[in-house]
Amino acid sequence: MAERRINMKDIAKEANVSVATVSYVINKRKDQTIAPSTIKRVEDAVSKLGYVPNMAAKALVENKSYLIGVVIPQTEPGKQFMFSNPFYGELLSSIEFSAREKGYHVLISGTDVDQSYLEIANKRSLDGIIIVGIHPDDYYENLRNTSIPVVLIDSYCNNLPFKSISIKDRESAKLATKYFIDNGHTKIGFASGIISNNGVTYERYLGYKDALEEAGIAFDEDFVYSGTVSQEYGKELGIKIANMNKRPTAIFSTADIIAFGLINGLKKSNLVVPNDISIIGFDDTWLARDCDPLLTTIKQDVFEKGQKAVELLLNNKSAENEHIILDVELIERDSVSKIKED
Amino acid sequence: MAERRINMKDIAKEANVSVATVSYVINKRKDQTIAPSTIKRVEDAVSKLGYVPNMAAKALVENKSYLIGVVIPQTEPGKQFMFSNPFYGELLSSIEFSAREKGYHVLISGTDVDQSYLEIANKRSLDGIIIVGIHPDDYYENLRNTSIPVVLIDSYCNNLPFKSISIKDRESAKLATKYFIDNGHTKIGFASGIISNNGVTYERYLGYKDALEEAGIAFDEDFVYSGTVSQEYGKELGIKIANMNKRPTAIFSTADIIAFGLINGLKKSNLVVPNDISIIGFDDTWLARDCDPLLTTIKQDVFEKGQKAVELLLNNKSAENEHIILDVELIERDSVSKIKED
DNA sequence: TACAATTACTTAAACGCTTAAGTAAAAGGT
DNA sequence: ACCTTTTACTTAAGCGTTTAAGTAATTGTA
Repeated sequence: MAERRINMKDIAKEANVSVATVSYVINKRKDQTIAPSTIKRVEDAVSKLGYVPNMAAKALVENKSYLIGVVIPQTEPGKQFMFSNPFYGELLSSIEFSAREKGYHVLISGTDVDQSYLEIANKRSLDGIIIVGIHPDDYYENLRNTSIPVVLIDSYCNNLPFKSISIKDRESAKLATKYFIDNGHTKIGFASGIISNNGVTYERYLGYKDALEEAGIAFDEDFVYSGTVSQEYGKELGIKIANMNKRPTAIFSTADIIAFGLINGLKKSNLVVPNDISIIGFDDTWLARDCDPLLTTIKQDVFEKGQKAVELLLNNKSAENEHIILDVELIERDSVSKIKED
Repeated sequence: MAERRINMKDIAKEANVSVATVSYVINKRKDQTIAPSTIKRVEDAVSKLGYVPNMAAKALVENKSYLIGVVIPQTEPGKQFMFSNPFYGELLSSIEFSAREKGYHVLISGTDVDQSYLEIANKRSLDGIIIVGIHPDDYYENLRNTSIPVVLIDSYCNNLPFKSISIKDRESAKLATKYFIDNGHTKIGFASGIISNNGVTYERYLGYKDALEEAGIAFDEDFVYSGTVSQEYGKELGIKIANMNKRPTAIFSTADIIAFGLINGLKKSNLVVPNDISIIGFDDTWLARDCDPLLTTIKQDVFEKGQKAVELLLNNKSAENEHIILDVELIERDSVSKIKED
């Protein structure tokens, strides 16, 4: 016969108390008075019989699943998550870690089956959803119809009533661009994925322009390169730029992975970084520490980002649309050259 | 007042049937006869009221969660998942995708809190666990004590009663090594992470030795380099090898990410790949397509691996300890040189 | 025409937990 | 000495499903 799983009733019988008492002991309820001797009896029974609570039953009565959903962007619908960019993997790690610390588990999911993710969320009575990165517009609209708390990481949907966490995207891009300027560069490029208007990329694009404007450098559309967040695009772009007559002397890239591809592409075309073209990346993933030259980049604290996202999600005392904005740091390495003023 | 969620009772009332009938319709039970008109009434009620089933209740009565757990190795206990290696991210994607197709969702978790993962598995009534990569020995021992189906990806615990899926690790390493040999190489190195005896690395190590032996080349311990599966190690190793007197002319690396680091390290030390040292990688991740020279590598079908793992896990007709072994392919690119026989 | 089989449902128990409400004894207050 | 509070429990309803068993009407069969 199949072994029946130990339940509260078994514990109650073993410890000679009612199931209610067992429940109170197991959940360490402060509002209930239980004699120390009883607590011990219950705890002994639990470890003797190897009792493990049934979350489904708990979820059913509490209408709470202790589950949070994490939605990760996909390269293509129905295809891989965006884990080729190490940033997402690291973020997921830290979300999982923080969630577990608080007694929650993490359900992952890609975007693709759009509204159906909300169905999952309802079905599973998810206690919250963390949405990473940019998704199609209607995806966010659908989210309005749920009462499940949502935290957005790295998207700027200011008109939507969601909590969010991001970094100083605009300032950081300005910082990077200014760094080029301070090193004598004036022909500065901007390389990114799609510049969609509710994403980090747009903010960084704005910051890039801010710095140019502040320095009195005319913005030049030709120096804006927009493709996909991948090393393929970076590489392709590097080769293309190498073959152009009109070249920037520096390129700020919104992701290490693009910068990484760029360096390879330029190198392949016999341009040297930083002598011919300087590069600054973004995220300070391991890629930044493994290219040649070492990549100067904007570092963000991914662990903190994941952790704060979980806190924000689970803390229902925080405001409906609280926004956390984390600081950022420029890591100076070897991919930026100083241009002598002549 | 808080809006109550629509449940089966509401649908039953709306459609003028009993909850049992609703359940039968929703689950499309073939063993029940329901009049087409009734089915339509129920379905109309469902879409009219926007009913979404409550998985917790379902899980409670069925003792089944439609949830599968995926355990991913961590770089360090309590730290990041091993997502710096793109292989894991891709694998996770394909597991999630396949699971969802079958109506299951994926719970992710790191290794670190060892036995407690089994507690999670029990608590959540997980319908299965997929364990990716190598974990501490006692971790597997703990798994014996669960009745939850387990599928191991990429580990060789032949003495344990688990289903598993892997690739032709030994053969593939032999294939790579033989490819070097066929190109005239005799001083062939092996670069990998830790060579633990139940992991893929050991199998590949064996395959490497197989090829040497078959070709009558003496195995040389000095050509075995074991560190971590990271580009840092590869790079470090490349630099170290460049400074050695006794150097191999070719190195088979058990991961693209190591090969990738190797190329960079060697390059930094002014050795050129493949002219000075030839390299073969493993996995055919994007890294293989983005180094210079393009990396010759062993390609495995990651999507298929994840998909088959899910199938194996969920198909309880399959044997207790069925092992699936997938094929592998050598992708010829530019990182291997032909040594002229003189 | 009578009985069996099939069709199309309904009833109600069960899954394992939480919690509001109840109870009985002990302790505290005047 | 009598009432109130506090302590330490227990009872039982309810969460939203599934499913075995029951029922009543309809169809099929000899």
